[in-house]
Amino acid sequence: MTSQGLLSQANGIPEEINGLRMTRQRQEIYKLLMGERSHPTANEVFMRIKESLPNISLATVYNCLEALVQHHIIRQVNFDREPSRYCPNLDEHGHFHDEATGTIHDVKFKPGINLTDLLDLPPHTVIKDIEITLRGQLSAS
Amino acid sequence: MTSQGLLSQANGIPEEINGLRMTRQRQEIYKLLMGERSHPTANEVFMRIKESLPNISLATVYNCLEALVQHHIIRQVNFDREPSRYCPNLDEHGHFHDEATGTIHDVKFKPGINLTDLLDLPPHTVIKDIEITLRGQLSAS
DNA sequence: ATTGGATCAAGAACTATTCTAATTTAAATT
DNA sequence: AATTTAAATTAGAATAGTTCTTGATCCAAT
Ligand SMILES: [Mn+2]
Ligand SMILES: [Mn+2]
Ligand SMILES: [Zn+2]
Ligand SMILES: [Zn+2]
Repeated sequence: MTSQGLLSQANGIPEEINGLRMTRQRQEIYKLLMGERSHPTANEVFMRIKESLPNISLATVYNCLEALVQHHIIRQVNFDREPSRYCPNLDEHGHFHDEATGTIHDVKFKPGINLTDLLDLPPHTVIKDIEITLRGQLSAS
Repeated sequence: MTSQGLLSQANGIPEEINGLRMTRQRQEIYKLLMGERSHPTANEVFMRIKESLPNISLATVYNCLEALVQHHIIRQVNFDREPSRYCPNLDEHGHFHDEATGTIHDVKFKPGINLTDLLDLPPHTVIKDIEITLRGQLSAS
């Protein structure tokens, strides 16, 4: 007979992504991140996810976010020592923190740009990850 | 008569930098950072500075580092959620974290590179600070 | 249906950092 | 030079984001 598990949910999210079983909690958190472009913190995710999962715990939010990050389904974004934020955009991009509003914007690179070509790296360097963060203001006029 | 204060120390570091009074503690911490290229954490600074200032407290190390950062005498460097590190290099540069050894290397930009020109920023954006961090390995051969 | 491993929930624990309050130091004023 | 005033330092308590621990629950495989 057909499984009573994840397959039967038919909500558009596959039961497994990058080898990570997509439990109900992971699915809902992933859906929330895909819907919001606001790069929420773990606590913001926790508060918003209660609408669909009233019994979820903050520990589970952290566990799910970590699992999603480690399976390269979402990305963790840090600004200085502020709480970590989470981003569902897997394209190579940077993050601009607008200090006037507190909002965070994805920043694409201009076409044909390869970051490591512009850096004076030591020889035989294997780069696994680059992070670019910007801080400033979106001026009025 | 001549001051009994900072002027009489004659150790090469001026009594004031960028409007910040260079107390004994701030001087020693600044000297230590200028001597080390290792981007130490506050706790590492604390342990090493005890040689010259046996009675200093960790709170003072944090206070001094924050004062030096806010007066643009040194820079604070963050890798993900690891303890903050401190860098005396004021040139525009990025940081490469070698995961094999745990060491951090300054990374210069190739000549003539203007980072913001390569980014697809929203219009009317005033950038106050850019941070570039890289993670990877310095492979053997 | 049973089993075993994965996941979840609740709260305790951890740790880098910041805060508080008292003391000390140094600059400014008299 | 003594007094006054403000800044800096210290020690320890407090904070906060995150991680850990443990027992319960869920689910896929047998
Ligand atoms: Mn930073
Ligand atoms: Mn990071
Ligand atoms: Zn993003
Ligand atoms: Zn540096």
